[in-house]
Amino acid sequence: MHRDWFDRPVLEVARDLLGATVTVVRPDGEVTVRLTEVEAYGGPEDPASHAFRGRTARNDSMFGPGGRLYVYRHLGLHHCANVVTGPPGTPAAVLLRSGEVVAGAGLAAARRSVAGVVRRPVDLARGPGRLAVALGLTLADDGLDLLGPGAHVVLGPSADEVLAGPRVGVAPAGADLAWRLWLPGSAVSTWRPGSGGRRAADR
DNA sequence: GAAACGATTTGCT
DNA sequence: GCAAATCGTTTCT
Repeated sequence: MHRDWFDRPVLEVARDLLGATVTVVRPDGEVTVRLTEVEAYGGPEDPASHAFRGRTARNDSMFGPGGRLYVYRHLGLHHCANVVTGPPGTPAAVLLRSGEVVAGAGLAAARRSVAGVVRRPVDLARGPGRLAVALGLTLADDGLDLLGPGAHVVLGPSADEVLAGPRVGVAPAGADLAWRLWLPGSAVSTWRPGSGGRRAADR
């Protein structure tokens, strides 16, 4: 894996990340997740992107070099992790929405067991917030280099089939782009907007 | 300086 | 199935 790999159109990187594994190394162990669902976010031209209104303290990582993490806190409750793409100065990132824990499941389960509820392994990293917890990512990991010692990405076999659909939870302005990608038959996040669930796995 | 708003999850009805 | 939780960042007065 080379830095240049991330220096491509964000949608391309997003597609190639499906099926790849992400490993985060922590003092208490390592957790590896195989990505099954991602979302691409562009820069100023993408109304749904955090970078739409320019560079701020929060999205600063998006403007940095590719191959790093952009982590932010959402709703004061949980974290969402992104993989930054493009050269410095070009804000774009791939939101990691769902994955399957393939190594370090015990540790991931421990991190999620704060509620005392043991769930099916497949649910360990299904959903953006859960994925971040499973990997042990917090705001402190914003800017973490995936090409460094703390974390790394390993490509999986090229996906036979990739499905695409509108992104989740974004304003209508950016909903027309089919930039949410996922692997068929995998752990995909079930999006339940407070009012009325839809989209469980819209083909 | 103050108010509004989320790239969601969980729990209760 | 539906509504609440919860806080940093952004935006407005």
